[in-house]
Amino acid sequence: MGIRQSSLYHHFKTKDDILEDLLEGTVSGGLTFARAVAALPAGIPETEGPAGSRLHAVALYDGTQLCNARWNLGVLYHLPEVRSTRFARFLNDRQELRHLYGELGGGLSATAAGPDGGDFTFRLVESLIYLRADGAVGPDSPLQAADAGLILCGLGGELPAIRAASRSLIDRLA
Amino acid sequence: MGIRQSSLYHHFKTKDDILEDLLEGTVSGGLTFARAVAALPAGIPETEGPAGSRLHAVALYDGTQLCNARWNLGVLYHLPEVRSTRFARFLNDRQELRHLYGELGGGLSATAAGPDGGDFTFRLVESLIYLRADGAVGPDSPLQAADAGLILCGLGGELPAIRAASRSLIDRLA
DNA sequence: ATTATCTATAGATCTATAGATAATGC
DNA sequence: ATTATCTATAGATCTATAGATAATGC
Repeated sequence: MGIRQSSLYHHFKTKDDILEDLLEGTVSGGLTFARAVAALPAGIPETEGPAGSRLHAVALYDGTQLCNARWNLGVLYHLPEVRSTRFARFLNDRQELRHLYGELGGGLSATAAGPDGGDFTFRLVESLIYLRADGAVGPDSPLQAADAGLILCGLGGELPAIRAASRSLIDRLA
Repeated sequence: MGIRQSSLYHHFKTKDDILEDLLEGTVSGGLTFARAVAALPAGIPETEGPAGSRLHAVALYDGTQLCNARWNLGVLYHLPEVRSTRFARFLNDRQELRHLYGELGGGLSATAAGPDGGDFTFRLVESLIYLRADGAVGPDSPLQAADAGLILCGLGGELPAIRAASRSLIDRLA
């Protein structure tokens, strides 16, 4: 099987360094993708889909990563020690990702769902971690979570077009 | 301040017993309420509101408990040791609660959101734990989560009537 | 007199280091 | 020759117990 506990200390200085590396790996891919999506200029037909396509793409990409990663490391997010400043880099990255969801969902038609459909989308995507921990993820759980987020942004009626644009954004940027 | 670590062992036999007690406390109130709601006979004008009222009441009650409890103990759910059979009672209770959400959401008009608006509602309510851990809950976070669940059940249009019936269910049963 | 807390600590477990052995890449 | 792994273990931390001291309820 794997390697011995003590051999890990050849690659990492402390246990916290190991944890930080694992945490960073769960967020860095999604953050890079979300930054690229948010940085796309508006009004270019090549990349411009219906409103909400960008949020959907970020949610779908991020959720797919969380579900298909080898280990379900998102469960580490809420270990007590992660709240310390030792993990500020990870916490900042996750916070930035959350803000990007908020920005991408911000301009969309607000519904009764509350002040922020983007943040609901973020929470639905993160709930995939706990769905997976319960052994209940299926192949289309990420798509269902992204769709649900867009419904909460009031864009349920446009979902087919949004899905198509989202897929092509992912194909282009990932 | 509090008491010493070793004094806890006068009240509990092992550390796992302490953890089980804390976990059980996060789920027992909501489960009792959900059972009571699910057991209500249909067709009685006193307790019968629009479709979805029961799911909304369970979500609102449960979410309010998670947000207002003294400690945010839901973060303990995904500690690695909780997956062991040692905690079967807690795991079964949480599973039963989840199933009740599924049943209460089952009959409602299915939308594009996926197979199960009830389970999405469960996940949105549980996401309050992590919202609270991030210091981002407000007084109406539980209501917003319950509303969002109902929207994903395709009942966004009936929300005002559902909210009223939900509130009176909670007043009657809690 | 019963119940709860405290201090002190034994024994178990966890973290990290030292030094020996094996694998890898010029 | 450099990099990675292993065994063994020191020292730190955690879990649970023993026995003394304090608080509570008849």
